[in-house]
Amino acid sequence: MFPYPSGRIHMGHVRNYTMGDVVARYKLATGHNVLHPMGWDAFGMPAENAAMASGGHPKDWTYGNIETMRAQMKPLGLSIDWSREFATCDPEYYGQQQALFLDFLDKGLVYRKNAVVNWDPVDMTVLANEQVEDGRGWRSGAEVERRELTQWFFRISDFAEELLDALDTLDNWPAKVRTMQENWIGRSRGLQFAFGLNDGPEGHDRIEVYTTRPDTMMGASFIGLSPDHPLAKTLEREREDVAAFCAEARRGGTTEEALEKAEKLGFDTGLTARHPFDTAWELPVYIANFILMDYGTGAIYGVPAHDQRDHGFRGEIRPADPRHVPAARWARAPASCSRKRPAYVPPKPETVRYVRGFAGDEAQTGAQAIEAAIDFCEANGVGQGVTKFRLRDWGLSRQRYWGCPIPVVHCDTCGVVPERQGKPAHPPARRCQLRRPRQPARPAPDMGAVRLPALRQARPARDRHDGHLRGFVVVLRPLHRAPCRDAHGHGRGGLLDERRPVYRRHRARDPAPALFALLRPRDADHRPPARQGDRAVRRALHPRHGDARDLPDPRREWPPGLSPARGGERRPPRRRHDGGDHPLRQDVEIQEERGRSLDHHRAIRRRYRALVRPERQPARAGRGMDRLRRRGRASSPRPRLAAGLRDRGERHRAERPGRRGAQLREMHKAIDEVTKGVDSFGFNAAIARLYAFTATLAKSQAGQGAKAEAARTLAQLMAPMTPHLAEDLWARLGGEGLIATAPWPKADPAMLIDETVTLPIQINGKRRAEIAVPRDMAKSEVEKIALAQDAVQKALEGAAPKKVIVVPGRIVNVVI
RNA sequence: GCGGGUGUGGCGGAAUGGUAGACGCGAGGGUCUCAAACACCCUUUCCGCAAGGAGUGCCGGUUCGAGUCCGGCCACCCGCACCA
Repeated sequence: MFPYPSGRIHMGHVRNYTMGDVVARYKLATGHNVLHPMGWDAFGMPAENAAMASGGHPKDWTYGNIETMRAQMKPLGLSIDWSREFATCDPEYYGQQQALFLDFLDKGLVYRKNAVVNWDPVDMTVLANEQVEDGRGWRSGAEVERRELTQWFFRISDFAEELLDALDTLDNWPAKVRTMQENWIGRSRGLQFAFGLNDGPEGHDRIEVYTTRPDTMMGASFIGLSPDHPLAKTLEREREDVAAFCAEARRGGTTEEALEKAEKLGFDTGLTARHPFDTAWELPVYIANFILMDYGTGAIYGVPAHDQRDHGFRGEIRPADPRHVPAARWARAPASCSRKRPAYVPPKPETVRYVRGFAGDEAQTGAQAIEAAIDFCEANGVGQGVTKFRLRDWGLSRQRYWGCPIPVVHCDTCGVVPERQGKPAHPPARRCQLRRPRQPARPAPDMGAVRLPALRQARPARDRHDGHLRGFVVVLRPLHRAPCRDAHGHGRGGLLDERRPVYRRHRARDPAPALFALLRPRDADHRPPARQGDRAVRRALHPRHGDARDLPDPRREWPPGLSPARGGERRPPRRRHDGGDHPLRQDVEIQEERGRSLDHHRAIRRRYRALVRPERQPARAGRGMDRLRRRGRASSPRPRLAAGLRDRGERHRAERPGRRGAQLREMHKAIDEVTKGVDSFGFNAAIARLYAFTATLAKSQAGQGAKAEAARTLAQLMAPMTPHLAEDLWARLGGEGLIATAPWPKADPAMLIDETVTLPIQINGKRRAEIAVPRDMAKSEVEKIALAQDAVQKALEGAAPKKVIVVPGRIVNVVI
């Protein structure tokens, strides 16, 4: 997910892009084709607001921020292919977004309709439901009004089922996101049927209702209508008392607090409805303020015996039939109707037994009972089982200036005409002065190449796309230059807007199997595209974005505390400028660092922190540079390694084969474990293993040959996580080219096995001793040695153990 | 109310059913120094001088063995919500 160019990089960005970079670098090293793109989610209201405040153009603010943020990101050494960088407000980019829109329009996937929308009177725009919090606009905080406007919609609800089912295949998505999407899509299974209406106004002889609990149908005691229900509206026109009530009911605040406190208001219309299973059974028809037109049919039947809300509304009404279960006991609804409030559920084998005998004839409960009820009703010609979704079509139109224009023209004679052309449709004016939202002083956008019989009657659409549509193009756009049919990619980003993936899944059908990975593009023949040129790779991969030729001398370029020079040569002590022979105080030295390379220093530190303690806020301020410097040093395995490589004369000593073997085994274990760590996104564990490897290397008694090999391996293992340090180390060790392009080391399975193993000895499951034995020693031998241990003998007190479990290579447990 | 997630030292966090607390941070002690800084070494779950004992939110179960699996609770966080 691309960042919004707010103007500054924060730790969340660092974390996100660092982790992605580790994966990108690792995948490259393991021979994958990696496309690591970067873009900016650049349309949006902050730019517009800034432009209004300053009198400038939103574009200037946006591109200025991008500039700043890019400069802040570059020191992090992300292996991003910056040559593909873009911003969503680039005409080149949103032109493609518009092309997509027109494709969707062609296929009938977007359409226009009148709709009641949430209108933010301050920002003067329509808001999606999820952009309204507590009845107020999420940005302006102004109370949202309801207005009826003609809007563009995305036909997403047609795909609800598919989107929901596909969730099951997204094993690598966080459970949290999956359940959020599940709730958002909101599938429910129920029965839709009608009550006959007695003496209704013309055109109204029945009331359609939808229920997820058809098994409670015989508990119905009233019918309720939304104030926006067609019948209610008809009555409203005809009767003053109804009109007064509906006005009252609609007025109820939309804030959460208001909803909570709002009384359940009902108005008895005096009309009656006939129960489908007994036409003599009449139910009163109410209009009530708690019934939503948006869901189901806008009409319900109330069952006080089984539904808390209905009970609260008309609790005094007794079930219409004395044989109905009394409302004495509430329990959890069966799993199948998980979204329902508690309703009466019979204890185990007992079932709701209603007069007509269709529900719970036998011991059916939960979903079974509901399906049985649906079957019964269908068989008797009462309604039909339907599956409904909460997911609504998604309103796309936004009344903004700084957004992607909807690429159509409104013409008085031809109606809505798509602008199909090679270039972006009516881009936002280059020069404009925003005084109010959506009111540029010079709105007249270029009409482009639209050919209409009467061009003068035509007006370009003024609506802009909602931002969510941008995210979709984000998936496809970076692949543009390497056309692909099968992008196997993964997004990473915050979960703040967990619904974005729903929309993205909808539009791309197959987005991202895991919410954190790589793009693996293929061309039309499903072959990987040609690799990026070496130079481009190098440019992208070198942490300082230089060509390898330009590699500066690390000794001069690196902060003193991190300079690999410390490994081989001691830095001469610095002298005071005044010629005295005390070494400089540290803070003076730090001052010197600040000017030149602190950016890298800080970047290294931040990368590291993002991987090791991802949740933690940046180090608390207060102790200044001294602390940062200390940490910078402590945070890298390299200084310790350098110490270990110091020439202490070992190279002149005959190498001892045993030590070499031990060193190599250690190395292969490190390869194995770091690989596993990176593979499973366990970056902190991988780094932990690197520390351990570094420590053993520093202490190693092996000869220079084995140590040098281990050091090169170390550099490679470090490279995805700490590329700055790794490249330096690599260069110091005489490695060829950039380590970033070197293949990932492979662990030799044979080297992972120790000849002797240390086995813990447990007594009754508690560790009491340990023994070192050859790895392949027979179980009986191991048992003998284990029993001979002092601790075991002491615990046994001369008795024989009840049982001895020997797990070869793992553990011995003595049961007493 | 419904749904989901998470509970492990002072902190971030490790542990295919097999030595709980890797690694890091912080803290304490030490070496070096006139003194600092840097660096290095040691200690750091709790109780205990020690031997030893207890310990992964709580209660129970399965197992030779449970942080891990099962059942029941509790707490916190997140999301949804007059959704019929």
